[in-house]
Amino acid sequence: MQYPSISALTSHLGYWMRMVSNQVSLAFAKKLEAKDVTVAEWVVMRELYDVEALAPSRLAERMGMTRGAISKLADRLIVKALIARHASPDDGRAQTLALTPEGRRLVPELAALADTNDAEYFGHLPPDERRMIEDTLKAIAERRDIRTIPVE
Amino acid sequence: MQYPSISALTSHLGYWMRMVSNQVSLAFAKKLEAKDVTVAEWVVMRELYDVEALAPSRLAERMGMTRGAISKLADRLIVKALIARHASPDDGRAQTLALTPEGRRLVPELAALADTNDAEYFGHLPPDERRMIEDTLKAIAERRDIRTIPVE
DNA sequence: TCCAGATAGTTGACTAGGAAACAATATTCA
DNA sequence: TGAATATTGTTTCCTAGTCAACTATCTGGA
Repeated sequence: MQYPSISALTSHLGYWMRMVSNQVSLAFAKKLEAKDVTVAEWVVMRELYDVEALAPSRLAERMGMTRGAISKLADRLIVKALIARHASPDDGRAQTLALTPEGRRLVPELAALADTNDAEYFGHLPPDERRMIEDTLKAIAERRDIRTIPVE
Repeated sequence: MQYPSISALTSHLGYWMRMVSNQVSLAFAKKLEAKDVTVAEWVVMRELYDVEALAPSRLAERMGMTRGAISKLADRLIVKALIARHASPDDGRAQTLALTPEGRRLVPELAALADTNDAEYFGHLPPDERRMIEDTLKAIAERRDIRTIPVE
């Protein structure tokens, strides 16, 4: 052979995982688009749904994004009136983000889209197969100490 | 409960897959960075390695990117002298992209990084478990007619 | 007490992509 | 043959991130 023989892209498990994962994300993004929400915006809203209020810097940590990105992301959600910024009473530097009533009303609708999307790609898997894959993925996340909510 | 109860982000298989897949990609991107190459650039180079020459529009199809994106991506690779553009002899509109000798020399090095990266995340899996997951992912790709090489 | 450093959030410059308009060339078919 | 249409690649404008510098505020120790 003229040139060194090297492994195919398709020989990596990461290739197939990325291929499927990208399409799952893309399909979800398209569903969210109908509600004029991006995936990153959805994650912020879903996080705020459980907690009443959260500091932007905490969101940045949880989502593995920079504080700068969260700052702009919050701006966009505020323009859409889905969240609100509040000054922290005890720390002049700090803020808190919270869903507006409108935003809170929207979250269950978006959650339904997430459920549908996941079912479209994985709903047909036999329960034990699905569980095995989920356990394996969780174990890898644990092993590599991955904690950030996947966004991009 | 005060607000409607909705599914957790973590209840979706897509969540765990994205979490792992993002980290695999990110870790690979960091390895490539040491060679001053991006993941998209790597995919282009790997595609060109097997074929001698390829039209940008074919690359765009295979990678699921726009022709505009490929045009800019090619510009960057040309500046780095890793690929070259050639006019098509039989069609005045068309071009062809090909690795330079320098680019071709680099590909096996990058392929080694890809192998290492995949092994870091998946190398510890028992062979049958790995095979089962790979088969499942391929089946989903088949089922949903996914054909584009994952890049972003 | 007060100042040096740490922390919270914002901003501006930059990057890589998409969408759509565009120019150049090819093709089709009346 | 020649005009309408299709195709190839480029370009412009836009978006959503990063990075790093910046402002404002807080805190801990001499």
